[in-house]
Amino acid sequence: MRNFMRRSVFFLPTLKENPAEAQIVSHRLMLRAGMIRQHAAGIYNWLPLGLRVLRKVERIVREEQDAAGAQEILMPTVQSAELWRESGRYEDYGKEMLRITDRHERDMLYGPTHEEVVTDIFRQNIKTYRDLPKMLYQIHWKFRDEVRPRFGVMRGREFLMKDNYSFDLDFAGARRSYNRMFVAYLRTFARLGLKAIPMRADAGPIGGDLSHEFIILAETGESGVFCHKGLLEMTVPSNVDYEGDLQLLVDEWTSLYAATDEKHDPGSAEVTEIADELVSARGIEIGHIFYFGTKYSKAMNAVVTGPGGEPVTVEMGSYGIGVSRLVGGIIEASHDDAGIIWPESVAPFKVGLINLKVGDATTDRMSEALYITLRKAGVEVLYDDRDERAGAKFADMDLIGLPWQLIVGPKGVARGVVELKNRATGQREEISVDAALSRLGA
RNA sequence: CGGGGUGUAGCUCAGCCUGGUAGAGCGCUAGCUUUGGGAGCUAGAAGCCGGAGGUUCGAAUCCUCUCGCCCCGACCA
Repeated sequence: MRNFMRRSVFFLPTLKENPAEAQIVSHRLMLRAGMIRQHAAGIYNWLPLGLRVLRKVERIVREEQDAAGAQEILMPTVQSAELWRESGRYEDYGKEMLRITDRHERDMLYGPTHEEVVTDIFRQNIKTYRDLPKMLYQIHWKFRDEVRPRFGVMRGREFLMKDNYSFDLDFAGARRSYNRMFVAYLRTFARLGLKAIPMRADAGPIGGDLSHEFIILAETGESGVFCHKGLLEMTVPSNVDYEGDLQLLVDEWTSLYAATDEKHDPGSAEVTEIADELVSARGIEIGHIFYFGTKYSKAMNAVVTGPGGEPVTVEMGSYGIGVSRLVGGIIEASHDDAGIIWPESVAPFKVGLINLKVGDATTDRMSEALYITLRKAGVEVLYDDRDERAGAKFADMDLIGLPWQLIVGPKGVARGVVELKNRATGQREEISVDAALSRLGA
C-alpha cells in the first residue's frame, strides 16, 4: 500500500507565521498550508497539496466542458508571431505579451491567449458547414506579463486557464454555443462550491449582449459589483439537456440586474427601481464568456462552404475560466481564522486522520487500522502519524482545511470511540469506529 | 508605467540614525521531561546583512548605481 498519504512522508511544508510577501488571505493561506511557493513575481511552484486541489478543479471544469459538447485539444504555449501578425494583434497586444526570439531570430511569443492558433487549426481542417458547430477547448498555462502581479495565484503572470472557442455558421448558432457555455459555467461553479453570478460585461466594439463575466463575491475582490439580491438565492439545475433550448434558463439568470462597477449606472431607472434589493459588494472574476463574431475568422480567413455552396465566414466566441485563480478564489470564499475550509468537491483529501498519541500501542493500532480501511475503501485520507503534540496537529489540520478530521486519542479508544470533526461547522462528535467509517463512506 | 516601501538564519523581525566585523523568537538537529489546541529545559547547526562600486584604518550601518520583492494607482482570466 502506498504510504505517501502519511503526514510523515507527504511533502507538506506548513508555516506557523504569515510570510511578509502575502497580503490577502488566500495567498497567505496557500503559502502557510504548503500549497504553493513563489518562484518569481506572479509565478508559482505548486506543491503536492496545492496541485491536488488544482487537479480537482481542473477535472470538474473538464467534465462540464465535455458534458456541454466541447472537445479537448492542447495547443502550444510558445507560438509563432506570424499568426498574430495576420490577426493584427502582434502590434496591438503591447507589453503584456512576452516576446521571445529563437536561435534563428524568428519572432515567437509565450501565448497569452489562443484565438489565433485555434482559428488556424479550424481553417486548416474544417471546410464545410456540415462540420459545424464545433467547440474546442484546452486547459493550459498562459503567460501575461502583467505590470503588477499580486494576490498570489489570483493575479499571477503565469496561470492555468480553460479556454474554449466556438465556431458556428451564423449568429443563431453562435448564440446557442454561447448559451451552452453560460449554463456549463453555472454548473461548473456550483460544483466547485461557489456562488457565481453572471454579470453583463463590456462587449467592446462588437456590441450586443453576448458577454458575461462570472463573479464570486468576496471582500477582497478586485472590482466593485452590484446585483439584485435575488441572484444570490438562485439555484442551478442539476440536469441539463445541452441539445435542448437553453435560452429560457439563460434568460432567467440574466433577467435580474447584475453589473460590475464599470458597467454599473447608479442613476439608471433600472437601478433606482430595485434600490431596496440592490446588493453592493466586491467580486472576483473567475470566468468570462464572449461572443466576438467574425473578428478573427475574417482576418484569418476561416471560411466554410455553406449549404448553398457559398463561402461563409464563421462566427466565433471564446470562453475562459481561470483555473489557477479559482483555487485562490475558493479560499477567499471559504476560510476562517484557523485556515482554509475546502468544499468537499475540491478538497485535497476528504479526511484528515489524527493519531493523537503516536507511540501508544492502542492508538497506533486503531489509527493504522482506520487509515488502511479508509484507503481500501477509496476514501482520500491524509494520516497525521507524526510524533507531534496534539495542538500542533489540530492547528495544522485546521489550516489545510480538509472537510473531516478523524481524531484518535487514547481516552476515546479505551471506550471504543473516535472523534469526528466537521471543519466547516466546527462540530465534533464522539462516535463508534464503525459509525465513523460509514459516515466517511468506508 | 507613475508614487511609496522593503531586502539581515528556513519563517517573522531587531541591529542601521550615532561605522568597530551579527542577534532574538519560531522552525531545524540531539538528549531528558512532557503529551486533547502550535510544550519546558539543556546542548547544537545554521547568515559573502540582495549585488556591484565608492568613502574609511575599519561598512549590515554612510554615499552611488543596480537587481529582487511588496503596497497604492492606471490595465487584466
